[in-house]
Amino acid sequence: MAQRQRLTIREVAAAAGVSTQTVSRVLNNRVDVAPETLLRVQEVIRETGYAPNMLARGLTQGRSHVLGVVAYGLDYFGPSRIVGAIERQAAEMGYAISLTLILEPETGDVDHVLRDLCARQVDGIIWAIPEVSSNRMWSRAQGEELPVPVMLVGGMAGQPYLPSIGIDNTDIGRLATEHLLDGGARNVGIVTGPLNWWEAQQRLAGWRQTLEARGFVPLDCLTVEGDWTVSSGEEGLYRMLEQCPEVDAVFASNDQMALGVIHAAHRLGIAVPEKISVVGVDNIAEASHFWPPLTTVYQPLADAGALAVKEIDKLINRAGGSRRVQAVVPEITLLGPMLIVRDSSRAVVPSALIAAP
Amino acid sequence: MAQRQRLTIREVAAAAGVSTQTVSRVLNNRVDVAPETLLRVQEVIRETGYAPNMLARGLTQGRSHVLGVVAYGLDYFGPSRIVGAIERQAAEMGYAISLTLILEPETGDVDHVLRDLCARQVDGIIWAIPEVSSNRMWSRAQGEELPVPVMLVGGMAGQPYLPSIGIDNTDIGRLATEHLLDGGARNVGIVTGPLNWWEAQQRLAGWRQTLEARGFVPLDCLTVEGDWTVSSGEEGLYRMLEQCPEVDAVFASNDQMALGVIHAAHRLGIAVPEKISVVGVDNIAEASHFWPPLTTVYQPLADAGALAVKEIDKLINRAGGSRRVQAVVPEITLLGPMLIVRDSSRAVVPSALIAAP
DNA sequence: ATCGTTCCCGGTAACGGTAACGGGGACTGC
DNA sequence: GCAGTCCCCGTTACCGTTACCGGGAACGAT
Repeated sequence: MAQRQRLTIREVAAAAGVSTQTVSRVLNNRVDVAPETLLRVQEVIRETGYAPNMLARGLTQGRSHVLGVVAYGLDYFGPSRIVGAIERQAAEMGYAISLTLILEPETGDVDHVLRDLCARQVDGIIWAIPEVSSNRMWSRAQGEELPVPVMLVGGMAGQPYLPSIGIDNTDIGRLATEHLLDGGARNVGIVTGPLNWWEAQQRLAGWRQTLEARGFVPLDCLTVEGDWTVSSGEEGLYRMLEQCPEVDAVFASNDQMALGVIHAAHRLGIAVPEKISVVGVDNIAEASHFWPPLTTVYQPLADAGALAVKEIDKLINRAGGSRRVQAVVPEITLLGPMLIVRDSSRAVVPSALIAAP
Repeated sequence: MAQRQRLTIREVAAAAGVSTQTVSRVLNNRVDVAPETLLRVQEVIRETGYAPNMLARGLTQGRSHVLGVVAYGLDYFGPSRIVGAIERQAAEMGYAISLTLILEPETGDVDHVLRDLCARQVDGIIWAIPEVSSNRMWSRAQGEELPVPVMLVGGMAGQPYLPSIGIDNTDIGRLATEHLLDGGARNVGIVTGPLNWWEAQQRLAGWRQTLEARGFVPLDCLTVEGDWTVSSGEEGLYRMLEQCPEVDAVFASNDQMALGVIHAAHRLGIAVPEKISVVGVDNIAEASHFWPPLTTVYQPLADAGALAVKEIDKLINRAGGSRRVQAVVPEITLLGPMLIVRDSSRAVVPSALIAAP
């Protein structure tokens, strides 16, 4: 229906025999248009297939109806789910998505990205880059200075300077570790993500806290740092067995590394879950068909993405009149994870049989 | 560095003591600016952190420097790789990406999406929706009518009406099947994708042609239709064994289904690759750590995405003066796949030992 | 002294919309 | 009959930028 020669509101007005302003009123559902005129204009719009130029509209209204989304690649599970959810929710609310991908979460040129999005006059920015090292310090320096609302998704060490939405990663560690202990494990190891990632730290903290709460000691030899990849999970188990041969359960901080752990166990002839239980995080599509099917912790990433859009829409509309775009106290929302039990972990044994060492 | 109060070229001009036009010339690297003036203006721009409003610029230039990208979700391997590659290449060439996701490739509201992107004045559209059933017929009706260049990515049954870039899917089927035959298999089954997908059809055709070329018969009982999911791969092997117990190799049309096939074999106690060889497609990150590590066919999706951007940029610049945006004869580019051999398939045996039945 | 040329730079008019205002006509109420 | 609505609709002035054109200054050539 779109046509070669882009037509303007003037041509539509001429065809309908009214002024451009009247056409504009029809386009924006204003009330004061005579029913007859309304119909005639609508008819012309329909048959010409006219669609107003959003650039021009954005220029006068000061709103582009575009959301800037910044993410860390799409190759991984988390980011792609979040971005997908953001797009869906945004489309529903009438926003288009301007997607910017960052290759290195730590060294990415934050300033350049922000400046670019602002130059494009986005109505708001959703920052879905995981928190690695101190790659969010910019939010402190610039949070209050930015001309548009910003929402952070996923991660928030220390005091946040911008409103944010995330998953409770400590709880992920707790759910996994408690499940493994409930299954009778006494030496629960952990393969963490890269420890400069906030998420990885939190999952580790959850593991540690849970062990201590149950009277176990979170030994260093039970901790191995991975890098989210399958092979780091495999390497992880080899190293952990060297350091601490009596390990009988592993909490891998994502499903890929869990797969690596299972793979390593296979190679060594260690039965999963009989000798070693394994729990992952994410619930990737393949998890239920690993061998054995993987017990894992699900994160409501889609909910987080959708919520981010709803919240930023509120901020945008609130900012409407005044230029003060950010709330005085940035709100934080944490969503809870969920355990999905399959066959890679031993069944829960009656609590009476469990005793701390 | 972006500041609360958005400033305009007028304010910069005033601060530098020149006209807005001169500032504009500096911004666009025009030559006829006195070195001294140039420096003064640049200095003001630097210290104010001014960035020109892309909406306004787009309005006068008739170019938004935005590429519309339409894809089928991001949850799957193919789309997310392609979109990622498009973004990277686009960023390098100075384009922003406006991402639209379609939930159903068959029934998606094409018209609405195209109209919306055109209303946003994108400079070009990259259509990365897989070809399913006849979901590309719109390109015939509208191809020549669209006000912007369009590039299709992935798939092209019959005569294309728009320039397109894709992977040679027949060759994928050929590579996999030849490899399995070379490994000594005599009854090579196939678990296809949904057969209304053009890619699935082509991979099936590659399998069929290769078998016939080698003097085998592509029996119906060796063909099972899957739906790309792991569980359809598992189901697939069960059904195939029922229909044709002597199957000794399976070409699964993606890695997920290959995993399902391996999973089913495990459950049945069938050794992979000793009794059944398995080959997948995609080379997902987990493939090398399946048990056994998966032989698979790699598709250069990132190359396809990057190429699409380069090509559409050419079209955009060509269209520059005239309004005739599309080439008279739409070009097609096919990229070749690559076989990656791992342990899920039997090693190649000397060709002398192979004989057609 | 006059006339090009070349180099810089500014004024003006777009680009395609919308906001704000104002005005004409029909209808009311006295 | 006249002022005071209310309802529609058009006019005008922007939004922030660049294209286009034109003009002044400096300079060399005649």
